[in-house]
Amino acid sequence: MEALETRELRYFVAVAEELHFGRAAERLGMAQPPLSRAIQKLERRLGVCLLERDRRGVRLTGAGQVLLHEGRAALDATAAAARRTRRSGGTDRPDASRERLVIAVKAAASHDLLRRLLDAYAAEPDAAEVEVLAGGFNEQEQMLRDGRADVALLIVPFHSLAGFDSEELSTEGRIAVVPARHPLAARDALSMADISDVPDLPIARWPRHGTYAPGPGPEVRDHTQLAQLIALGRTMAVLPDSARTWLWHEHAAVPLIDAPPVSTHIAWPAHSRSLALASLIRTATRLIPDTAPTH
Amino acid sequence: MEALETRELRYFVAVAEELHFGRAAERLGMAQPPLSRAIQKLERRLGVCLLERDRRGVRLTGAGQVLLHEGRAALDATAAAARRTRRSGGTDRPDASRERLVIAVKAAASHDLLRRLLDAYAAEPDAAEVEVLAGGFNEQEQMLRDGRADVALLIVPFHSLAGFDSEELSTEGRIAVVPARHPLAARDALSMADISDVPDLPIARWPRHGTYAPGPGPEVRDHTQLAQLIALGRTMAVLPDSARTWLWHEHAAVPLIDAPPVSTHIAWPAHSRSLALASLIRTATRLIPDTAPTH
DNA sequence: CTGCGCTCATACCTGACAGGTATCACAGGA
DNA sequence: TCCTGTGATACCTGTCAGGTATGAGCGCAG
Repeated sequence: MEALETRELRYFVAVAEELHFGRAAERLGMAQPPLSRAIQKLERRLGVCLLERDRRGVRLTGAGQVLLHEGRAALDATAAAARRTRRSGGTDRPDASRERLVIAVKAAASHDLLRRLLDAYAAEPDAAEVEVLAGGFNEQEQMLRDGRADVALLIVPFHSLAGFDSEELSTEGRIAVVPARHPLAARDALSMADISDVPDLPIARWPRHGTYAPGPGPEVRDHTQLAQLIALGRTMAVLPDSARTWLWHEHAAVPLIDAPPVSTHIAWPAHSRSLALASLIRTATRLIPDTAPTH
Repeated sequence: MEALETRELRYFVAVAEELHFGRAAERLGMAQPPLSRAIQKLERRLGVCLLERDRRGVRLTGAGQVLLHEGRAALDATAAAARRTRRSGGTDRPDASRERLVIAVKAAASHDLLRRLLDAYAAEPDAAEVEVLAGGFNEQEQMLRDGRADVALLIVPFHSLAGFDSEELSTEGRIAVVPARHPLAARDALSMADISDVPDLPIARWPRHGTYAPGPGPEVRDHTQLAQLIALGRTMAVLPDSARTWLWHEHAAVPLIDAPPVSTHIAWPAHSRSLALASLIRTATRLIPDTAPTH
């Protein structure tokens, strides 16, 4: 009953994600044969068949799916342990309260919420230094899980709060952002049914967990790109109310009456013991009445 | 930036817990010198000082405390990955729904709650086999964290729900259990102040996370031992209401008016994807109205 | 049918490193 | 002062992770 090593997990996750030993080996920067051997050894040690190999590739068994999930979580926890330890390294003796916090936010989104939070926190007597880590579309959750961040502003239908503690900071409705000259721009309100299948205006798609969902709309990577495609009349998008702040003249925003609302949460690892973090969260919760008067 | 290996984490946690290289090495079944070297290497790799060694022992630095915490979580996650994968191994092809669930409960506590849960679940059409894992005083939380169990009945002031999803199943008040012939047994109600400092009846202590809190009372390991010591007039204990079911004739139970209530929760890993588990939880939540009519 | 190409598995070798033993350096207590 | 108990250092060795070369099974084009 030898313990599972991090290296083995890394190997297995790579193979399970690529479903191809050669590509996985390349990604890991090693040759294919030792990778094959390592996986075989892992299967023998666990006494379980993880992969079904046949000539045209590899598929996960049930146990393989379990290990992929649990293994990712374990790798995240391990990476988080290393990162958080390293980060707290400077804090050694010099000044016990010289803690540094890293907050992950989606670039540009929740901008004024973040500003108010940082301002209010900086006014606290015991405020630690806060580093703002702006990530791509949906990276914040992963940053929190693997220790690149200590706390994050997560947007709820897009991120999962599973395993985190969190407080809701604000909720907002959604708007459809359409080209200003498109007929839909004239409407006072829209429903999802109105927009889900417009032939000349497919809904833009952006990556979730690194991959794009299938669909007719164009694939976008950032807001600028999206804004431009909308302005050109090629696509539309469903966005939170607060996106109005960066709309262009060529854009029109129409409220969506039946889209699930999006809410911004401040989230942190459930087991965190950092005093500076606790203080930041206390500050954040005091902001709530200003942000979401309905409560 | 090499990745942190499970072995290194195991070593560090052992040293951090023992605060003694020799004992830690013994616990790990290895010699002391390689352990010392491994920790040094770890410190160099992380670029952080984890331990302050001086001649009469070892102390944790701030970074060391962080790594102890985060490392334990990572080791738990890794062990959980191995255990849950192994467990799902039999489930491979034969019959996809042949999943097995392991539920951790405190032996004897929550007994009828558990019985009703298992009965109700067994009546479900898609019920999986459920193995009941009875543990010691406060082991259930750890069992859930390291994958020995898939779900647990946790008792809330004693266990932390951090990182789990959970549902409250019942809440109960607390009683002081005293020897029947002791003067306190005659009272109708007691407050914490009444019992916290009775010279001839110190409150019994039991292990929390493997160690005993300091105090005057005797150390006990199980209910039988506790019951006997109370019957002998040597100690008293604060227990949930439901403990009345196993009291002896020589015991008396007096309600405590100001003790925080204890509640039983069903808890499971927040990231779980098991269908069988979801079904069990649905069954459990349907039990709530019977158990806690206030809702 | 045959040969090529694409898989993953096997055979075999080698170097790094985990771990063992012996010993040192250093501090505190008799 | 020496003895005891701590962690660190020196040095050796066996194991095993990882590399290269090659095999083996199957699909597919011709």
